[in-house]
Amino acid sequence: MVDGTVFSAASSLTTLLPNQTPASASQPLDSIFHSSSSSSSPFLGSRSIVSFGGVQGGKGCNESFFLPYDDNGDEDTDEYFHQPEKKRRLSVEQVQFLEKSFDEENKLEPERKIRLAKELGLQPRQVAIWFQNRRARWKTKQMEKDYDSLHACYNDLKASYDDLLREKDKLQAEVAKLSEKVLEREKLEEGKFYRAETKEFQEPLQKSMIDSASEGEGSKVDISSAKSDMFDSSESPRYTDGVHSALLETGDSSYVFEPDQSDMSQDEGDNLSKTLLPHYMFPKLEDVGYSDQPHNSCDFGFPEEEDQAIWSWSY
DNA sequence: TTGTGTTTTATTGCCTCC
DNA sequence: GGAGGCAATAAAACACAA
Repeated sequence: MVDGTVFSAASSLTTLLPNQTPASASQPLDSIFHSSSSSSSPFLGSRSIVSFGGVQGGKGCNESFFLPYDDNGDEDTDEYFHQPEKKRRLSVEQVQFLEKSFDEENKLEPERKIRLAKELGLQPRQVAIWFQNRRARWKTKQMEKDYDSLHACYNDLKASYDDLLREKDKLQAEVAKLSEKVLEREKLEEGKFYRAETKEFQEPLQKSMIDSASEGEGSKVDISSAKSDMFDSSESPRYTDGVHSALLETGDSSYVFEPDQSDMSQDEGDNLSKTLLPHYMFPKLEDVGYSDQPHNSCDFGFPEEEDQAIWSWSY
C-alpha cells in the first residue's frame, strides 16, 4: 500500500525526533511533503497521510494544536491546516482537554464544539468525531461494567438457589422418614384398635343372644356358632346390614374369618393413614417439585418459567 | 525489523428529530 | 430536507514479542 509505506517513512522520520517541538518537527516533514507534492512522487494523493512528530504516540507536547485553527491568517497555521487531509493522533494535552470536557458533558452542542475546536486548534468536525468515538468507548465500558455486575448478581442467585435446593432435599428426606415412622406406628395402633373394639362389641352381643336363647324354645340359635359369627362381626361394627344379619341368623359359619392385618391392602393402608393423618404428611412427588404439573403451596422449586428465565440467561 | 494485535481517528450509511 | 447521532467499518498509529 503506497500511502502506508509513505506514512511509515514519515513516521520513522518523526520517531527519530521525539523531543522536537511540533513546529520544528514538522519542518522536515513539510519539506518532504513540499518536495513530494511538487514532484511526481506517489506520496500524496488527496488523502495522503502523515504523522506530525510531536503528535506521534501522544508523546511530547504539541503546542500548535492549541493555536486557533483558522482565525488569524498566520502563515504557519495556515500552512498547517491547508495540508492535504491527514490522519493524525491528538496530543496528550488535547486528549486530556477533551476528556475533561467529556466528563462535564458527553454531548456536544454546536457552540461548545466550536469553542473546543478553537481552543485545541482542531477542526470542529474532529472534535465532533472525537466525542462520537468517545461516547462509543464509554458505552462499551459501561456494558462491560453492567455485564460484570449482572454476572455477580447471577452467581449470588445461583448460589442461594443451590442452597435452597439442598435444603429442600434434606427436608424431603426428613418427611419421608417421618412418614414411614407414622405408618409403622399406625399399623401398630390398628392392631390395638382391632382388639379393643372386638372386646367391646362382642360381650354385649353375646350376652343378648344368650338371653334370647334362654327366653324361647323356638330359638335354634347355636350359641357356639353365634359366638363365632359375633367374633367375625367384630371385624367391623358397621356390619349391621341385612346380609350380615342373615348370616348371623342362619348360623353360617363359613363366613367367619379371622381378622388378618395382611388382608388389608396397601391402598387401604394408605387410605387409612391418609384419613387419620394430615395431608402434608404425605406429599406427592409432584407436590414437592418432581412434576411439571401446576405446583401447590408445598412446592419449594421455582416455577418452570422462572427457572428458564433465570438459567437460560447465560453468557 | 517485522508480523501481529490493539487503539485511535475517520468515513459511511442509516435513522430520528426539528 | 438538513443536522446530528449511532453502529459498523476502514485504516492509520501504536505497542510489543520474536
